[in-house]
Amino acid sequence: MCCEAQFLQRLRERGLRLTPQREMVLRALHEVDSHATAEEIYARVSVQSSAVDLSTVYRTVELLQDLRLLSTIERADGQRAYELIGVHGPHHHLQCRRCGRLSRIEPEAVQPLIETLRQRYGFAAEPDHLVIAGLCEACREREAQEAQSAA
Amino acid sequence: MCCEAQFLQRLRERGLRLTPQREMVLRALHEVDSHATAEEIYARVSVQSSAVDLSTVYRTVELLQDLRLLSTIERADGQRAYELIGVHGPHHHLQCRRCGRLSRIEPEAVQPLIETLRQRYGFAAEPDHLVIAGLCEACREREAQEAQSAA
DNA sequence: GTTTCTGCAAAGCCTTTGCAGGCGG
DNA sequence: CCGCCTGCAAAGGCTTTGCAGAAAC
Repeated sequence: MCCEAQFLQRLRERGLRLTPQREMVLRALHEVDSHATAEEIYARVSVQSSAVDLSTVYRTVELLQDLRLLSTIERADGQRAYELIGVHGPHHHLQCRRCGRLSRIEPEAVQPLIETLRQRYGFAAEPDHLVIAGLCEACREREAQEAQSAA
Repeated sequence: MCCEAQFLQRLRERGLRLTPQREMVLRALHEVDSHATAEEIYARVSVQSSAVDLSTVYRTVELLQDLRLLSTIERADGQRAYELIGVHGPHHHLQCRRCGRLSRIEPEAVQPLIETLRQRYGFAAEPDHLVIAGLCEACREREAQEAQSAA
């Protein structure tokens, strides 16, 4: 588990401690395929041990964010969800405004934009992960059909 | 006020009504330079008339979103803020991860990315407004200096 | 041994909702 | 007039916080 070592190191640098709870939260985040809410992490951790509190999940998530190991996303339904940076490698997301589905895209797609921003605005973009709204292919077809049948 | 006419039209289409409260919220959003939170809109509206409730602000904001006249952003401090689409024209934002400042960029900068996404993923991106994290020029220099003096 | 961390419970904050009366069309 | 909107107040959901005991180092 690549991130555990990194986690441990960054904790040590700051004089912080590695606890079983923190390990479990980290593992849960690692297992989840996509983003997970605090509740989802909590549920997953609870299976292993009933001795972890929701507040600890929140505290650990905040810690991971400070350590730049975690990124946050706002889901279509407004729920906050978390994802480890670096598990799937850096990446970005497309979010369908109709079905709400998130899909992952390669960072290369965004690289030219980053270049442009640096040149034109002097801005060093570090999109841990960008969330781009739009219509996915399936929903686009659905909307096209609806428009037809409505006409 | 370009958006008021559009607002009225879309309200009518749905059999909804134009009330003084809705006008005031719209005006407040129009006057604000950047994004405004519900509280900020409320404060601004309260100056004109003490007879507007916070819940009405929330309801109006939600309505404007349904009507696709308003977009939401999550500020660096986690606060939700709102901005009319089309007042400043379509645009995107750069958000500095250090000072939190938002700056506006032209949509053209993002156009090539939208093309790429369509071609490679069949995704019809409609970024009302994208928020791209990174370091602004000033903070980048500051960090560089700090790194130097630390060494 | 210290200092950090945790669980528990309670508070806090922002946002939403129910309801009776008001008002736009 | 009808049905949408509003203010008020209260509920709601998620997140944070205070505290005393437990645990890492």
